[in-house]
Amino acid sequence: MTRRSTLGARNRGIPEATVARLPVYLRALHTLAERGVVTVSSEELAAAAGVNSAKLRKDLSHLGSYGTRGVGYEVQYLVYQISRELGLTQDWSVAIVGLGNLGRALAGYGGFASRGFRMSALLDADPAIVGDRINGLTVEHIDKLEQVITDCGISIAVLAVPASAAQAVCDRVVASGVTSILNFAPVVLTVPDGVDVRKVDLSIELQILAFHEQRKAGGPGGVEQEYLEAVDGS
Amino acid sequence: MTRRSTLGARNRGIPEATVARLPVYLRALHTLAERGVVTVSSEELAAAAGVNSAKLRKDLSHLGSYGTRGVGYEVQYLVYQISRELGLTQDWSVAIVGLGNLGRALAGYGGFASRGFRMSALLDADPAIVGDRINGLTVEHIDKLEQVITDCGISIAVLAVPASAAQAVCDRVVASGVTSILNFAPVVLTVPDGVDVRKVDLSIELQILAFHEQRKAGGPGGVEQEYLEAVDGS
DNA sequence: AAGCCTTTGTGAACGCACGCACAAAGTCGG
DNA sequence: CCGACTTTGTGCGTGCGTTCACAAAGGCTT
Repeated sequence: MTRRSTLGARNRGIPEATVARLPVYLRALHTLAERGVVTVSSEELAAAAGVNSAKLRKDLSHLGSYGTRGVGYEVQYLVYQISRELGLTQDWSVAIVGLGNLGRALAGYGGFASRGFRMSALLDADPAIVGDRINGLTVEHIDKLEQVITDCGISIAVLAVPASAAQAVCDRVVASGVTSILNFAPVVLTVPDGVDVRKVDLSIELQILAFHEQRKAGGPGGVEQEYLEAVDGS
Repeated sequence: MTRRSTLGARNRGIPEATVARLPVYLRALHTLAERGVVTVSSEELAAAAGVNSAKLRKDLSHLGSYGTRGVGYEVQYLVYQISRELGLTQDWSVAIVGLGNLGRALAGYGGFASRGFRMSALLDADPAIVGDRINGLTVEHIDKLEQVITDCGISIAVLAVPASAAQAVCDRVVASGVTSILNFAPVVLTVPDGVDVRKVDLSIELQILAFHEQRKAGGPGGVEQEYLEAVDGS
């Protein structure tokens, strides 16, 4: 049941690039707040967030007009406005599926709880892992996936399962009502319309670094002949 | 009449957006190769990688003209060309600094070794962790950072340390000769020109999902009054 | 050998995002 | 109360990235 809200004064069409930066601003603002800073200019906040100040102002202007000319932005107020826009003023129940090394790291990551994300369910298929207690939660068997997700009203799932199992698990969580997925498995997931998937691929990041690293060292090493050697040697 | 310029067939200015997708294509190609597929069309490969086929072709055209019209691309050959462009035909020594939950997960991640990345050094400041053996490597004390990085010829470092320590560790690895950094700490790192930093922030991804999730549910919950309640309650 | 069919590689149009630069708007000192 | 100063919010030009659509190019069949 998708209820379309009326087009109010606030522009609901926030650019994706802006959305991706709001969490960065939010973190910078929290750091400033801890230091007791009350107001901050776009210049200062932009420096703290590592972006251009004009970009910061334009990003914030998409949320509304929350600054004071000649002064800047009130830190606490801006924190609240960004949090609300991102949906962090409400609690989100999150399930983690797959509790290998990575899943455990995610389950114990403090950065989630402090931002309105509550780990509500941990699920795994391995009998050796089921029953473990991690961060005060017991790992359930994946057979209970549908039940747990429904009971806890979970709409966000984190997948830290092997690549071979990812699509199957994805299908199951979607069928259970999950509409947002954070995928750590190195596969392209197929999902129905209306379901969001974000992918984090650790090895891709390293490969991008390697590309630039190679450039600094003077471009791709050899030319054509290397390929023949490479396939020959196998 | 699009005669290639004197710059040679290969264009060295590959767009950043393309570079970011090459690893995705590479993974799809590996999957196809395992299945014994010999040639693949841009349409098929694009579907496997989850992108538009025109985009795929344009991306590949930046590397050179490696397809055959009417047939497609030879899988093995394309794997080699992309690997070479990304710099994966050589081995890269990588150091991981910080071996908490996340660092351990990264050290044990199989996706690295299979792509030319060799974990050469594990470093941590915690005496309780130093000396542990992870994946056949012993965790060294961070005091040896400079020595280890120099000796192993490490140019890529992965930072999985607490936010409070990140900048200091960053400065040290850079001073030791590292020119590429993969940062998992939730801070904006400052580095000299010529050093590349890529940031992976787990909580940011969840926040972006929350934003879209909230939209599906019907836009930001309340308006002005909520803020007053929120600050009042502190 | 010739024509048909498939698929690549790319010119061109479009849309988004970035950053400059400035007017509008508000503060603060006198 | 006024004028100078500071900082926001944004119009606009520019450049990058995406997508469409098609001519060129190669294989395959007859």
